[in-house]
Amino acid sequence: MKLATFNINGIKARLDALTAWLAEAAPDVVCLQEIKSVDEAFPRAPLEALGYRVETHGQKSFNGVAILSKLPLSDLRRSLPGDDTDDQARWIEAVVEGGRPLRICGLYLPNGNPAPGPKFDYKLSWMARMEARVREVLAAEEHAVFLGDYNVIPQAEDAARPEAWATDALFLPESRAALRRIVNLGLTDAVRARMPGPGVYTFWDYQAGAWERNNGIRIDHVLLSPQVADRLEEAGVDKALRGTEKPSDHVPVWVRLAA
DNA sequence: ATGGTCGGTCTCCGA
Repeated sequence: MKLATFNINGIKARLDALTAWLAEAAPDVVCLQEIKSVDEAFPRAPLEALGYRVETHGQKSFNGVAILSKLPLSDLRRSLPGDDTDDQARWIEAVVEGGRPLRICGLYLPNGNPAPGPKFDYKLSWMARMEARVREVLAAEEHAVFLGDYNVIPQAEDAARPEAWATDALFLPESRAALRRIVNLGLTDAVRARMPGPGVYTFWDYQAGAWERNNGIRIDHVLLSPQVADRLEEAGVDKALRGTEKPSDHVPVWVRLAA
């Protein structure tokens, strides 16, 4: 089974790029972030034509997440527990059926800039809520994957120019510590495990020729529960998409799991 | 060293 995460930065602008990539990469399940669309406006038909079930959690203009799956889904959930007043569309969760049940949690973690400030407070509180949800899922000993745009650079080796990020919410010690608390519950960073060492990036800013200079960061992550980590065969980053026409500023990250 | 780019639209904000 192949699972992927892709921050598409707007479904309307990225539909052709997305369908071309889906046809080529043929993932079984994909979590999308920043669809920037309400559910009613999401272009389901061209994705269904490629064999995918489509579940969205959208909102107007910003954020928005989705799951595309070639396999049946159950137990759909569209919010991260812990704050009923949070109306930002950043979490979608489901169980993939058709074999051994696999819980998929697709997430778009808050950016948090500028820091300090209310947006950074929201990021840290959101991460505390995610930690609580991960605890629950792990306690159930389910096969589970938490994948998406984490907006956290885990370590200095995950940035081409770590010094440029020193005061950024993506790299501040509090953000990195909060991510470590989640990972240390018992998750495996699949890309770290299969593509060790520096120089693996998933995001290059549109500005200042970041792509041409390979000034990237690794912020899109696939974290595996212990049961799924045992099944990890391969992980990859589809870097070439960043060099195509009208690219997203993120590229897909994927894993292949044993059946 | 600095400035610079996208997407969706709220012709500005978020990233």
